[in-house]
Amino acid sequence: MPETNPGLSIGQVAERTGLSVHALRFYEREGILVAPVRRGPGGRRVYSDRDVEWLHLCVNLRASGMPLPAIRQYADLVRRGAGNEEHLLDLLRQHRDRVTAQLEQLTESLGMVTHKISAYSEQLAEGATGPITCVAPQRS
Amino acid sequence: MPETNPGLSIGQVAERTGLSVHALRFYEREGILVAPVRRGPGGRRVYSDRDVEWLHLCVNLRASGMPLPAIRQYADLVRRGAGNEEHLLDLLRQHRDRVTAQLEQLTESLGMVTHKISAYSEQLAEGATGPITCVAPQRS
DNA sequence: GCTTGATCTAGAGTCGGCTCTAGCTCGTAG
DNA sequence: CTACGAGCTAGAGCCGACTCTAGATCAAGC
Repeated sequence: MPETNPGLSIGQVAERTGLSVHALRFYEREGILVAPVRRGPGGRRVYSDRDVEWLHLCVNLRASGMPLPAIRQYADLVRRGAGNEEHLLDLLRQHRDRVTAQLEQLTESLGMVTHKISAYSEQLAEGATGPITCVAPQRS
Repeated sequence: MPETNPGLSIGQVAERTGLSVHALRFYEREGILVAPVRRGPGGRRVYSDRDVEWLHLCVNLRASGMPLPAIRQYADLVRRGAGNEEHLLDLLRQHRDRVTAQLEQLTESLGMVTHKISAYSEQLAEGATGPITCVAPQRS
């Protein structure tokens, strides 16, 4: 059991999520959070574990290329509660498809780069008997 | 070599590479091209097959997340010709590693999204006997 | 001869996603 | 007491990568 937190400061959440404190405030302003963060004495933000979980999710979505407006949309749907499951699923499926496409694209690029690397290495190994040749090779 | 092109206009290259004509001019200004493009009558750009190949490569690199400055660096090295193979290889290897990391990250995200999708679907299928659960909901 | 459409240049504008600043309030340590 | 560090808000600034505008040129078609 990981300690049940009594609430984290913005700095602690920044550490834990890898977001900057600036980004955390920014996300909140942008409606990325499902609900505005609770405030402690002096108006300081106090993040719950759930907030932090949600932020982890956001970081994940961002890292896989979901734009902030889409995340906000997602958050909106969650905020509104039940009755939007279909819509939520749509969003997720769309994202999944985009991620899949990205994976394909990346895999292709990786193949190309790897190919280039081995071509260059070979060329270098055998004594570079000419100017750079294979600069812009095969197909798109 | 099949069809040796007599040179393509910027519009044709845009079509073929998926870049806009604006982006093509922008790339040239930015030193992304190995050499400035040849000009035809009236000062119009005339792209060779090599230019187009190179642009395809650039598109590929961009699509896999290489920033323009890095591509410029690459182009610089190619421009300078022989003697920079090691450096070129470094660049490529670095990029390969970043792409590999990206692939891992994306794969992880994909897993998460897929998981979420199936969780939601199930929940929906069995009649949604409660509010949205596995998300990261409301206030603390 | 005139219009249309593609091109040219230089430079301004846009957009996403933060990042930073200024000026303030706290709470604790020395 | 005061100095510090962490936090607060509103708003400005920045960076990357384009994208668009204005005003000009030119070839081809009506």
